Amino acid sequence: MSDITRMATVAALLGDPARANILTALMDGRALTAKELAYAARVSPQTASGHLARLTDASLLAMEKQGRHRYFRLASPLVGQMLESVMAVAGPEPGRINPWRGGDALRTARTCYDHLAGRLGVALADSLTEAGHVALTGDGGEVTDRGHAFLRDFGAEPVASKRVFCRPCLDWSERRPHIAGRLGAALAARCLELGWIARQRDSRAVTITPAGAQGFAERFGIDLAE
Amino acid sequence: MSDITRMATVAALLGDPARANILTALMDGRALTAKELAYAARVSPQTASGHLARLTDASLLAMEKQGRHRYFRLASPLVGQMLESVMAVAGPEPGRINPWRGGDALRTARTCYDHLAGRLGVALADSLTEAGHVALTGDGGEVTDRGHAFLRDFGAEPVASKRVFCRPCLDWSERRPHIAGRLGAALAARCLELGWIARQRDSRAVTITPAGAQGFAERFGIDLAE
DNA sequence: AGGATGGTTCGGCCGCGGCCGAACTGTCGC
DNA sequence: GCGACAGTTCGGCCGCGGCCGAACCATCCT
Repeated sequence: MSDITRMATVAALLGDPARANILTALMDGRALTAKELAYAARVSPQTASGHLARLTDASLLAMEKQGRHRYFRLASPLVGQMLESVMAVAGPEPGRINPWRGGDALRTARTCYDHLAGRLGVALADSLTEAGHVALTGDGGEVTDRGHAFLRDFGAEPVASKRVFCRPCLDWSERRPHIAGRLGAALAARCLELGWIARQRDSRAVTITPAGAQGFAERFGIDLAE
Repeated sequence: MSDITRMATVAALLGDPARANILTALMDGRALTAKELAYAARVSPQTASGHLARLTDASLLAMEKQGRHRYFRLASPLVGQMLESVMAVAGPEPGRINPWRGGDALRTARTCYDHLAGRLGVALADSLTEAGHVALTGDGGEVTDRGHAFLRDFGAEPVASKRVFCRPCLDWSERRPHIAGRLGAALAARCLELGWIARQRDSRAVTITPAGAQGFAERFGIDLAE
């Protein structure tokens, strides 16, 4: 297969509207599930599954299994550059604004199911780890005695459930772990309860309130303004 | 039509092997005829014509009529950048060399049918014009009396024919006119006869011999080494 | 004028590939 | 165990589009 044939193969992958929607939805570097991408592309989950398999086979996307979900992201920055260069040729309309609401807001703080992710989620995990309250290993996590006391004091009491208590969850924008499981959910719920964070409508982005900025700094030594 | 749909449309145009061959054949900035592009793409002239029409409609190619030929070239450098970025994603093979034999040789000097083009052809036209030997207008050209004497002295006597005697021909790499017609053919033939230039096999590129370098400098004040 | 050549248009064939319904696998949570 | 949900695979439908033969138009050359 010649270079030109390979180029045509890649270009043909971008040439389908559904796949183009999938790729552009991932252009901000996030990783999304197959279902989210199916919705973004306005096709059924089966159809999206086929497209995602082809894009992954061609190494345009990278896939990582996470429980019963499969997260897809652009395989490399080169892919994003390619998309932008095609956009540059295709888009004669000047002054177009970023179509993704929120922009960097998602990278700063967002929900991952019921727990916190983004820079805030990772910083929270770092803080608890450094303080010796939790210990995150490769695929599990534990809370120390001091940690239990700290969490009780903070007001984050995980509900009783068979669900895993504390688990590291790879953060897709930061590429470092944040805290999932019941503990992660309890932390997020308590932050919401305290008014430190606020959810946004129709978005996974989370805003940090002034009270939250102060609270995260005092309790956890977190300052995201840097 | 949304931005993403437009991007998909453009990408789909690159996604066909025949069109991909056409576009890559034009990546060095030259302008080629429909037939040459059909050959490059290994498809019939009718098929190539259809592809070329679509590429031109989408403003990926620019077309210019030249007699009974139609020359196609990339519509803008953006298109070339796009092709390269797609190549970058598609081509995992490192260290690939430029597939176009000759490289810059074509831009320096080449034949355009039976006359000279490229930097040499344009320089020749400039020299003759500045010396008052020929006068090139928008779509025609004339040779002055002094010009006729000069050409006779040089040994470039156009053969008798109904073919147009002197005509400016837009040079595709220099974007400026060179001399075509019987006069252009006679000049090229004489330069070849004098051993100033040499044709290359299977290429439109022409090499300037040491004798040619000296001759062009002395007779025409041309120095392409700059 | 007549012939040669470059290029396009038309018509029809055919196959690739996108799409979805249905059924299946795997994971989670109770 | 069960039900719910994410995701994939399979099968079949269907239409878009690439391809070429043939005819047609335009330009050049003699």
